[in-house]
Formats: sequence, C-alpha cells, structure tokens
Amino acid sequence: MTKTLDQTDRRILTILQQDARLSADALAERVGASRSSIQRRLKRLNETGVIAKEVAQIDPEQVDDQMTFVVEVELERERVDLLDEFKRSMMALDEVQQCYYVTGQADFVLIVLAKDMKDYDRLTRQVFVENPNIRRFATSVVVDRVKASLRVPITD
Amino acid sequence: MTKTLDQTDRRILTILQQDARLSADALAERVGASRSSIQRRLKRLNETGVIAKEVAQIDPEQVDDQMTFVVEVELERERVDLLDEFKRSMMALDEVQQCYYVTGQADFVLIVLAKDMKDYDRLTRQVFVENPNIRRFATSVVVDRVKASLRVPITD
DNA sequence: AGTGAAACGCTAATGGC
DNA sequence: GCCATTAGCGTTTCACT
Repeated sequence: MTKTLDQTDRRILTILQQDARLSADALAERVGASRSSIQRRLKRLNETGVIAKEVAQIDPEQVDDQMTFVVEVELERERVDLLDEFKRSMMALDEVQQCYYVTGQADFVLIVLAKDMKDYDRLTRQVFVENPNIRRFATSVVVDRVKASLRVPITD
Repeated sequence: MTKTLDQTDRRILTILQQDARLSADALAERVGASRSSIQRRLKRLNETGVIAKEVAQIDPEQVDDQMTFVVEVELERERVDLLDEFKRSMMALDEVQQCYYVTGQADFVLIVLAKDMKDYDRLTRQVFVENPNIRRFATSVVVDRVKASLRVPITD
C-alpha cells in the first residue's frame, strides 16, 4: 500500500511497459543500478502487484481479421445490483476487451472485438437487445486503431 | 504474411496473452507439444510479428493516483493531412493511452490518463482548445475501470 | 514440410553471504 | 554488491513420418 517507488523503480516500470523481455542486466545498465538491486526491486514490484502481470501483445490482424468497436451503453436504471450484474457479464465476455463505467450521458464505454459485422450483430443481440435493463447502446466502428496500449505514464 | 496458424499456435497465443512469463516447458505441457516445437513456433511467431511485443501491465493506482478519461473528438474538417497530423500528435502524447479513428458523429475516441482534473484540464487546453481544427470534444470520467486488457480473442 | 528427443554451451535468475 | 547453484533458453543434430 505505502508505495515508496523511487526514481529507479519508476524508470524500471516505464521501461518494462514497453518491453518486458529485457534482462535484469539490460535494465541495470539503463537505469544505472546493479543487477542484484534490479532483481530485488523486480521481486518487490511483482509481489506487491505494482507489476500486475506480463502479457504478450498480439497483432489482431495477423490472427483473424478482427474488427474493433467502441460501444456506449446506457442502462435503464442505475441500481447497484444491476450495475454489478452488468459489470460481471462484461468481465465474462471474451469479445469485450475493455469496459469502463463512466460519468456523463452513457453509463459504460466498451471496446469490443468481433470477426465481422455479422458476428458483432449477433453479440449485441444476445447481450444488449435481449437485456431489458439496457435503455440504448451506440456503436462506433473503429476504422484505424491509431494507438492501443495500456501504458501508464510514470513521471520520475 | 498471413501464416496459417494452427491450433497449437492459437493455444500458445491465447496463453501468452494472459501470462507471457511461462517457460517453453510449461507451454509445452499445456498445449501438448514438445519443447523444441514450442520454441520453433515462438521464434516464428515473434519474427513474423504475430507476437508484437511483451509488456508489463502496471496497476495504475499503485503508481500514482491516475484518473482515466474517455474523450470523443470531432474535427472541423476531415482532410487527410489534418487527420494524419492529429493521429501523429496523439501518438506522441504519453497521456493518450489509446486512440481510435471511428465512424459516427465523433471522429476519434481516446482513452486518456491524467493525475487529476487539473492535469487533465491543462492537457485538453493545450491539445484541443488551442487547436482550430477541433470542432468539439466531450469528456467522460471513468469511475470504474471494470476491465482493461488488449486481449484478442482467438478461437481454436 | 514439421515433429520430438537429446544434447550442447550460454545466459539469466535465485538465494545465501 | 558478490558468489555459487540452478533453471531456462537458443540452437543443432538426428530419426521419424
């Protein structure tokens, strides 16, 4: 909880967000510390959950022709139990890459992946249209995935 | 370009999207192949760019108290050179975690991180308000980051 | 063509000092 | 920060199919 992340920690995190395959030696050189120091820090950063996980980023176009959609969802009533139920259903759907509960006219903003429009249509019918708790949803089709990361800016 | 990814490749990709730290031995066991086969596949998947990179996912709350914003941006005129200029400026901004060029009333949807409202306000003044090419932008504040990944669903 | 098994040297990570 | 041990990696070779 009490995260005293010093400058070295922050530099490590900045680097690992771009490339998690770097060895402790390479990191040591870049941030100006010894390898053992780096490894102790890495262990701590992993154990405390600052580094949540390391994942491979896949090029969507090379796997299947995947389309991306931005979806705004407005619920009928904002009851806590219904909100939670909606959140849980979004968590469970592989096609929903991201889900944000937001202020403003919409209640949720989603990033959704699907193979094609037909596939997307099938998904929305299943998840939104047949859900009486959803007042409306608006879809934007992503033409260009200009930038897509989960990178957190870290000032050191 | 489009390699035929077989079932084993797809399983590997699915697993690595959740945890890129697994050893070739561990992968071999999970997908039912030998270590050498896995390593040959990994090499190919990396060289062809199917696996674009491996990155560490940081818990934003443990680094700084970061707020997340969803921003819709509408440009004044959709001239190709102006679109490209806007895309480039988004690429360059660390605070812009994601940027999608979309169909619909908005031209772009952004996911933006900032320390607080003041910080966000400063950013928008700089990037949007003082840009004559931007007709309007609408901000939603993220209350709950329900789900945030870049995971591409891979059916095998 | 790709697979699985074995073996090579090397680099990197781990835990104790 | 250093050292010794262990683990994992990258590669090659070979027989198989």
